[in-house]
Amino acid sequence: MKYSNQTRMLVAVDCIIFGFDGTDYKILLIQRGFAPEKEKWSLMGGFVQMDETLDEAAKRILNQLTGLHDVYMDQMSAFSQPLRDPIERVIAVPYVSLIDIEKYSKQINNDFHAKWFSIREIPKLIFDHGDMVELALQQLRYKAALHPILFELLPEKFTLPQLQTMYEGLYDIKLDKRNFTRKLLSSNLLHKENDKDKSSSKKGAYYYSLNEDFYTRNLSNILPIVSKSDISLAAE
Amino acid sequence: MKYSNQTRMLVAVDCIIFGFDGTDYKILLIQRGFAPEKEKWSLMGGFVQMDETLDEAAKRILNQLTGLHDVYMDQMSAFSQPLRDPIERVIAVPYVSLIDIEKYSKQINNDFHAKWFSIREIPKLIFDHGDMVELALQQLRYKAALHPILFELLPEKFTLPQLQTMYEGLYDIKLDKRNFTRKLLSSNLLHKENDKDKSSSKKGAYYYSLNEDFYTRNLSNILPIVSKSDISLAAE
DNA sequence: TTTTTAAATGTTTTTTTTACACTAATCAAA
DNA sequence: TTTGATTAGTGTAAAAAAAACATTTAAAAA
Repeated sequence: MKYSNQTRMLVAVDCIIFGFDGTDYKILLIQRGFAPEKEKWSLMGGFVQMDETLDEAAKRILNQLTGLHDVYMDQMSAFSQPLRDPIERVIAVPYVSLIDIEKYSKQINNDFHAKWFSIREIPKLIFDHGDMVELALQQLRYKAALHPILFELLPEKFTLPQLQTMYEGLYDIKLDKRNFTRKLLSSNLLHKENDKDKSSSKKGAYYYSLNEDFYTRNLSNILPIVSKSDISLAAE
Repeated sequence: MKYSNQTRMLVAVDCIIFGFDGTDYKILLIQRGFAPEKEKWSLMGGFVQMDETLDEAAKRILNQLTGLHDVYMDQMSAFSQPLRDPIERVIAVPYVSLIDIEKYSKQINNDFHAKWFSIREIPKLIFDHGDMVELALQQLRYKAALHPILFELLPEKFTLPQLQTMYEGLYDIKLDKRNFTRKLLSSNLLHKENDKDKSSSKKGAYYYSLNEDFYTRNLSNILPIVSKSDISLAAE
């Protein structure tokens, strides 16, 4: 038994995968392997199967491309223009993932011709994927100002200057080093390690790691790291 | 031409309609008119048609029930458990609407047996609608702490005590009257009228109205009205 | 005119945020 | 081995924002 006189449609999940290489924000794109728009740059996507939730579909698709499990994923609003896909009606649900770029395994992606692009040089994307990415970045800026989600982009050990560069890069601002480190250190999120990263200075910067417990408990709490006066949040 | 070997599914929109009667938060529910779960309490919903976006579907369905146009609507994350609807696979996209309860026209809804329930006394709902409502309330608390969206619940003219009651009710807290009014008045959101509402006191409380321009420009800005220390935001 | 009820209002204290500049560690070059 | 170059690390004072707190005012009813 089915609901009668209703039209069914495809539901797709598209993965917006952000990374940070220490200097720049990157997005992982693939060359679409099938018509239409074959070979054009695109988000990694796939159709939701009959026995899986949207979250499960997104995890499956992300894993297929990156080999990663247990990744930060956040569902965005659905894209539903009737003609957004010229082949047939497809409702697309984008997911934003933040990954440690170093954990991404290159070998696994060969099928998809995946490539990291700086978010300042994103190529033209198929369908409405460009809009998705733009909205995703807007929402990332919004959320990251209120919640410590950017840590998902970093390796296990990171330095305070790296952290600051990451925040400055997202909003294209300069922050005061003393105020920034004070805020971070007083947040209880960080644990100081004993060794230093000497790759970017002679003096070397101490490594820190995430206080995982505290982090998990406080992801949903509001913890302003960049303040209202530092940035202008375009939208939610 | 279609994508081959893919399964298509129904996509539904469900409307979570909140109102505020001056004292309590209310939700508008209907008695479902068809099987399964006929006559059970439910959110007003409907299937997305082939030629409409999700937003359009949500507007259509909300208008069908309430007669209202131009209502605040906010798309939530999709609900996608494969078996959430026992009849067949349906992906549900809930929309939260905030309406001025007085504008809702009773005559239009007779078909649906709609009824306002206090959010403290929500009946058992079909499928996963109960979860949707719970999440919607959580998100309403989150958003309302950061953006002046609760004004959507009020009539054109309202008083400061009404406004305070509305915020206190959402978080189940008491706020300091002096600090609250100072914050609101300094926000530039309000315009003082010359007349008073004498329905709830002898002295009467001055009416205020929304500075629409300023409001529209600042909806997406962060404007904390209740502060972190007043509330504990469960989640985002 | 007195009583009752809810509305309106200001100041002080505390906390948070901002602005601002020098010293420390290490490597490389002279 | 000394000097210079480079980035890391750190504290304090001023300003702004938030919190705590109690009395007066308007108007109707008694």
